[in-house]
Amino acid sequence: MPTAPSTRSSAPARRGRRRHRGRPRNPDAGAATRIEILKSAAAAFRRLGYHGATVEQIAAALRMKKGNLYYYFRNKEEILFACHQYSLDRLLELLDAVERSGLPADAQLRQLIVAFVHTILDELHGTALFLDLEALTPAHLKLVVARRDRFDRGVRQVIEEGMRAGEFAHGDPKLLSFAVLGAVNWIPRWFNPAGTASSQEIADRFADYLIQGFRRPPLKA
Amino acid sequence: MPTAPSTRSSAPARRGRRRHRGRPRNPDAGAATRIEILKSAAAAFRRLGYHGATVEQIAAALRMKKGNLYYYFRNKEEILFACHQYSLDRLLELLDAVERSGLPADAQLRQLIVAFVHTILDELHGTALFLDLEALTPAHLKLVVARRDRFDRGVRQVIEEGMRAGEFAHGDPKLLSFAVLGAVNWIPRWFNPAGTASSQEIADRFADYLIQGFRRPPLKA
DNA sequence: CTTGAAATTGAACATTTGTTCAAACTATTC
DNA sequence: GAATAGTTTGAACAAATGTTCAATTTCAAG
Repeated sequence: MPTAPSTRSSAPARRGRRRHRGRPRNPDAGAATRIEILKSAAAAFRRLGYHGATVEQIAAALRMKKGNLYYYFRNKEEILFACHQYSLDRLLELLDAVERSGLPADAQLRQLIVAFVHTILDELHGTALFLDLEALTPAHLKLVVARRDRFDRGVRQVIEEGMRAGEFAHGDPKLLSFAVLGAVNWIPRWFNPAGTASSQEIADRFADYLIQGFRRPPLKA
Repeated sequence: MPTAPSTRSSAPARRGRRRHRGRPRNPDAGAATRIEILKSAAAAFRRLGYHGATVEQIAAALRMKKGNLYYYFRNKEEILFACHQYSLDRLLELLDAVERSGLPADAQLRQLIVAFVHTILDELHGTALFLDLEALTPAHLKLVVARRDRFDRGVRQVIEEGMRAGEFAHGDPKLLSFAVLGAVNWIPRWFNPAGTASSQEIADRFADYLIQGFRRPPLKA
């Protein structure tokens, strides 16, 4: 789950000396453990919100003591930021692949919706995106919002393309993209992993419904 | 914004004596002030989340000191609960009116969506419903969830009726109702009061789009 | 077995924040 | 203008929680 590029398991040391004036910890330390922490944190943030979840809970779920988290992350906010970065990495990869595909707009939109649902439900374990933004540092917030906007615009462009090509009825692409994203982002609020609906079913039915919304209504005679 | 029935402005005293063992405050005190507090709290909860918003902030926005809030509410959680109750009052009133209307399903669904958007945007000032549920007392949570379910089921029934009558394509009413509710509930996340889109426009365009999604797709030859 | 760095812990600290309550203030009524 | 009930404040407290760090443990390499 790390944003860092290197994923070597034998953790390398960043200059064994003096720990950056005592403050910042080794950013490359234990990539695998970092991932575990992010998973646990994401689950806690989803369930209780950023402020509602304590670092002690996040650590306890991994049978750790909270102090140990500060070996891997500067502070709680950095954990939240890393969660966002990971989610956005996935989402933007996804958008990129779809844009490359060269499919017609409705097929692109379908791919986007289906993959989006799967990302949220299977990969992120129901972590709604764009949550707890207010808890981010101004600098981090700026980064996250910029990347989120890039994703939003990507979805919007697919819709615009569909309208231009005549596949979709005309309308406000921005407003409608928000409707699509909202329907999907809301899924974690009601999704029950023990329930009957699989993520595949949800993805398909949502795609059917949300794409049908763009079709031109039959002309009234 | 109070759930309490009595709304007299001249605040009556509940037995002038000894304040309920010191704990519970006068539940009828200053109805108008209660409303102000709920508005301020709703705004803070929306922006910062339940745990992120402090009672001091809620009070400061009203030029009060935080201690004073405890004259009107037992504690912070009760404020959150009252916000939920108020929202649900509005939503269930709305559902009731629509169910009474006797209109065909698509017209009912339109009414429901339009009124829902207006309630969230105009009346609740962008307070997304069903937020911060985890912060509620078990007893309060039970109440809120029960009422929320009633609303969910109402929407679902309208959709089912549309399918039965042949106005809508067949599908999973539960899943699709979640799509509709999600799209609307997500609005506060992106809505900008200073932006170009009025709540009326949003309501109309969302209704158009979300209802079109239920139409039967043209049979492929 | 020794060594040394990485990883983990336990305890302490500084803040923050929800809550309480006696005292002070306001306003209405007789 | 007292008297009284209603309202507000200021100060204090207790609990929770993010963060630090020296001491300890783990563990792989020489």
